[in-house]
Amino acid sequence: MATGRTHRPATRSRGIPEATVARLPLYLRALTALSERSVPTVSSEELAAAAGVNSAKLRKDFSYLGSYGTRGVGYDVEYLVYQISRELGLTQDWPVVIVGIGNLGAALANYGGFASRGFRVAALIDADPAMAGKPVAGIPVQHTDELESIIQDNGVSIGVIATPAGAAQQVCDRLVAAGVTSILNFAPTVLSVPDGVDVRKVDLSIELQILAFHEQRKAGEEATATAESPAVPTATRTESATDQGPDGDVPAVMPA
Amino acid sequence: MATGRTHRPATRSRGIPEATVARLPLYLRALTALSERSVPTVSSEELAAAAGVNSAKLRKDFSYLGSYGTRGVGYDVEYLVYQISRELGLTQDWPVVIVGIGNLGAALANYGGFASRGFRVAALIDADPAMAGKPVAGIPVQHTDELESIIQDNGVSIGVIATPAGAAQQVCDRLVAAGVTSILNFAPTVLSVPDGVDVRKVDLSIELQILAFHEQRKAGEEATATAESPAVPTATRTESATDQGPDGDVPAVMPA
DNA sequence: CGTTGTGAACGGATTCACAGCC
DNA sequence: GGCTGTGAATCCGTTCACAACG
Repeated sequence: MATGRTHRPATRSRGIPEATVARLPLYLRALTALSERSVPTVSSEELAAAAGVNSAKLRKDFSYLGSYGTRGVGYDVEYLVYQISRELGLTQDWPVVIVGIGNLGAALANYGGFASRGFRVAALIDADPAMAGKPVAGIPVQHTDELESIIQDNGVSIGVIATPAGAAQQVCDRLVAAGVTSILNFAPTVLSVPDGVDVRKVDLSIELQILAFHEQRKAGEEATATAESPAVPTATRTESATDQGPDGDVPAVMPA
Repeated sequence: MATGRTHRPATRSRGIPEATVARLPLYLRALTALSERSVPTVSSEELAAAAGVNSAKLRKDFSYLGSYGTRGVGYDVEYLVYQISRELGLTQDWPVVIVGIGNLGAALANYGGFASRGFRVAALIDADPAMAGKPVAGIPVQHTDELESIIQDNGVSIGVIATPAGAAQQVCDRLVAAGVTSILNFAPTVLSVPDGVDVRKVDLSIELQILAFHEQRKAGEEATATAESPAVPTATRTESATDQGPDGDVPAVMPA
């Protein structure tokens, strides 16, 4: 089973660039904040500052969605919130399951950012029978045995894996077999999935290692460049305007 | 190879591209697994498969580090583990503090991937006085009041923020003022930091939103049906735009 | 006016394909 | 023969700069 579909070209012909998609949630968050303050319109410059990107990039990003701004004025906040939400698919309800209810799984279950944006935690699943029935974030934990039926009964297409590394692939296989087609993986493992299934990974220790690399470089530099400016740099509290590297992502779709 | 006198491009980032740095931890993890199985050598093809990248990219990445392979044979696993560890700065000890010991902070404190890679949790810090003294992952939680002294006494340069969004900037400011120069931010907020401070962000809800985008596209494709829904509803408010919206910041790379 | 929207220039990252070496 | 290392080609994303337009 699960064999060769032709490898999908990274970006669909008429699609929005991946880099842009990855920033839409950022814009959405900034816009939501403005919306809550009842700000009616915003310029690309202001919004870009709030989102921590530069304005040319933001305008280019929005241009892929359509012409939603007004020259000389800016963008209508409410309208843009709607357009981006729709583009991201957040106007519909996405039931998700979280598998692995340790500290991390519990943190995810309690995370407000999920529930507040179209994501609904349909179930919490754990392999430990002792957990079964215990409520976490108000939702009773269910045993792994029920994974398949939970997914089918709730029409779940997005799964979150927060298990130990050793269990991740097995859980992944079961999720996929049961119909899940998008996976957010927190376990430090490379998951193999059939074509057509998206995987995004979040690896806590990888991020730290990247920081360590830069930290080490700073330390080394300081030794060679003793004649720099005095003391601390200015109090320039610029927003961190530097782009994260090629984001932490490895888009998806594994080889089979 | 450019041993020539052609002078290098402006930004003196002596060598390794960001994209490569971001993948080194991935390679390291795959290599460590091989090492534990006592595999002596590995080809670029095999290692690439284990790390989930393609082999040309892997070879190009390694070429930035030096010529550590043997043509016709492959790479020596142990040697490569050492070289990458050194490059990433993992041969030294990095004391880190985690601020905000909720579920997420506890998950981080318990996360084995930290300790096993040169990172040492020097302290857990929380604002709740009731937490003080309580051990989490074997380490007693300390109160925020002691943040500055902890950082200075331990020579901490890397801080992890796992607080609610509202507290993140304030915590960040204190960390930076006390000497921290690299921050891993889990709070859904854009952090402002002075030049010279690196910030990397991990935003749980952003990843889910990106998945939702792709998921939606799959669904639409399969139906190929009706295009976008037309009319823009009234004052569309995606969901219960409750408290903290999700938000993301764009981390930093190098000092200016 | 001021600000958007976008072609064009640029630069970095990925991929190709093969020379070089074991 | 097999595999690494790498210039060259290509792809993708960012930035520039300005025309279009309310």
